Amino acid sequence: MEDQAALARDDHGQIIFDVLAQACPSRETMEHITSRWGILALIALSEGTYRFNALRRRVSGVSEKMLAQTLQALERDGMVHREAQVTIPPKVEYSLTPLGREAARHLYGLIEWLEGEMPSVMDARAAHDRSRAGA
Amino acid sequence: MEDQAALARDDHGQIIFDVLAQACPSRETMEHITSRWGILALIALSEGTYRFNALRRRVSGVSEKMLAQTLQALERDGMVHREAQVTIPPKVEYSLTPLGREAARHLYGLIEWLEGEMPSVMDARAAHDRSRAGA
DNA sequence: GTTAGTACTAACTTTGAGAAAGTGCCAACC
DNA sequence: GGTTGGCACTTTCTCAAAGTTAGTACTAAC
Repeated sequence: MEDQAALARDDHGQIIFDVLAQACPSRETMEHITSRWGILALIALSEGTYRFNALRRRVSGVSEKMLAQTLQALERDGMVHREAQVTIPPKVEYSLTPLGREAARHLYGLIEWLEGEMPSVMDARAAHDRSRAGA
Repeated sequence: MEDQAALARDDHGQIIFDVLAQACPSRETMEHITSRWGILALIALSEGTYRFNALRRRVSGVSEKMLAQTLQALERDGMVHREAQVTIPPKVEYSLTPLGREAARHLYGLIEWLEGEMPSVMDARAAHDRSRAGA
């Protein structure tokens, strides 16, 4: 309640979302989708539906705990859909919602660009380290 | 799809960059630009040149330590340009490189989209919390 | 009957984020 | 003329996350 009072609002009482503002709820969601594992989970799920452990293998390096935590946050934010069959052994399928697909599309653009520019980044790093070592 | 200890390379010996691969150097850079303060620093700097403390005020909530750390990583990756005058008091100006401007452009697209979709996110959260409370 | 797989959670350890204070110097204020 | 504040950081310390390991309750395959 106090948090809401702190949020910036327009003439019609609607919240003005601004990631540069400390109290804005968009910061939290931004962190969910741009966190280390958030990005990778969204990108992997943009390839299609995955079961929990299949997704874990696709996103190489993620621990079970972090993947579960990440997926729960993304599910709550309406980015990821979770469908569980309470059979034995359990079967849980994860997929993107329309919102999640949009997020993944933006992230994919960033990733494609970065992967293409990585040689420039590596060059910049080498140059930086050289000038540091010389000084 | 197995974990790769070494970097993947193509027929010409060039590195194939892939964020989904654990050992890929692109993951590190990705984390620099999509980290909590990395995103916000890039977005703020896309507005123009800032001095250290002015940038710190613009990116509300960031500590001096984290801003310095973030800027150093982005400078090494060739995203941010640092120009220091060794006067007293010191004057250090930060700005984006062409690479950084491209990164900021991608991030800006994501932010604009997210800020616009935040009402949907808030709704999804409320619905999620309701169904949890009921169960 | 041992091993592996399913989708997790709980307990524990390690890492890194964030807060606070230090640095060395100057300008303005009372 | 002593205090406060600003500049651009760095250092130290603390605590909350991240990451690791083990456990669950059961089945299917070897």
